[in-house]
Amino acid sequence: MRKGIRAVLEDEPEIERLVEAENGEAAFDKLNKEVFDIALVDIEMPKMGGIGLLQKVMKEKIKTKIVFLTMHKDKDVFDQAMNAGASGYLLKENAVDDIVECLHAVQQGGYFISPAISGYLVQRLQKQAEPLSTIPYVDQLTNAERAILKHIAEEKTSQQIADELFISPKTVENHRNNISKKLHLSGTHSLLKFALSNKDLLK
Amino acid sequence: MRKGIRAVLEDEPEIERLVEAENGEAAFDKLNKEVFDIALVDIEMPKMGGIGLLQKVMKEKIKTKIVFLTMHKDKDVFDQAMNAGASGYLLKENAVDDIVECLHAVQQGGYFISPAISGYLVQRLQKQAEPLSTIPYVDQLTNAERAILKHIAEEKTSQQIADELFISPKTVENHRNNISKKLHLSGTHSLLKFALSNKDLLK
DNA sequence: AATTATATAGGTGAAAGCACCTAGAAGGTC
DNA sequence: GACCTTCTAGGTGCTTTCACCTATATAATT
Repeated sequence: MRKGIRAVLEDEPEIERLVEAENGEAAFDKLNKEVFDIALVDIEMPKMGGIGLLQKVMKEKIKTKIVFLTMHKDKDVFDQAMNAGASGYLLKENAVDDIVECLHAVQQGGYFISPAISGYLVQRLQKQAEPLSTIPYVDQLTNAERAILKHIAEEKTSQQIADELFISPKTVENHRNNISKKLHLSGTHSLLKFALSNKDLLK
Repeated sequence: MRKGIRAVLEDEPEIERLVEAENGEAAFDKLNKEVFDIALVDIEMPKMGGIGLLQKVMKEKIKTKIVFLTMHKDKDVFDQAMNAGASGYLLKENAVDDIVECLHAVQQGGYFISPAISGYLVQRLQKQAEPLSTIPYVDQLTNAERAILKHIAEEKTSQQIADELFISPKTVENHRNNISKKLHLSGTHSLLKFALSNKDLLK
């Protein structure tokens, strides 16, 4: 595997130097002593492992970008890697084909994710973008109640909302109560908590 | 372009039928009359456009998955497409190489994003994952204060926090006050609002 | 005509949080 | 020893929210 990648990279004129390391610790030593643009790291690496190396690199504020190579399409590993700050995530099955494009993208400050993995990213985004309508009972709210809810999500007090809508603070209070009942919320500041938790969804 | 892709797809034994449409409206008519697994759509399509087609497909609850083809690496267009519910986003430059893999992934309920585009997804995720340390003044908090703040973010009252930590509710109140001062927060429930807004960052 | 839903407004009492105080105990620093 | 910070605990007064009431005007529905 390493030989195949090395062969491809040696053909690239833009690559000035090509250095290899046997394991995680040896790799970190080299990254710590000398400045490299990009490190291509096997995630299942002996001693420290790829993600451990990345965490050390981030901690020491070494500017070298880390691109991971892996055989497995494990979602958890991928999540860990991206959370830790990886710049690229390449499946070995695609590596030889995509490596040059990947290094270009990363060199220019971008990211490169093997397409077979990119679905995980989409899922993570869509989880956060669930529509308001999926929250139970929200569809039972009237227009006035919805309007009040939006203002609550904007961190306004009942008094402030009343001033803005030219209605009595008592009316706002009543709407709050009705909203709480419709959403089956109870307890102290539960409505405020709900509104803030679903801030993004309230547009 | 279309001929190249057609040639590749005709070689695939798993593809039972291959139907083409001249523009967005014609495509929607066909998707509406007959059930297809996947539609490969040029985003810059005459009449309606690719994203318009996707929105209509979603609205009518047609189960056909939509994969977009495009020449441009425009971030806004990509965002629109993914928000609308696209299953795939293929750059034309990679299309012939990746199309088969793409269709396989989508057919199995997954997603496929051209790697040159996948960086946009990472950026969107990282925007939401900004570290807690970037919030001003947070580093001035003591350990006890940080602990209290986490509990507040978990939507607990001072009384509840006091019970869990075996301290007086008044102590919790005092910590709240000190936290508010250190974070330069003031006003009603400002601390609760802060804690909830930064919930994810408080781990 | 009667009913229902909605928006409006008010009352009361309780719980929670905020702001501003004091103060003791324990720890480290100069 | 004097000083500072942190954690602890309490007091007082105020605002906000909550929960549970009543009540009127209006519009839509039956």
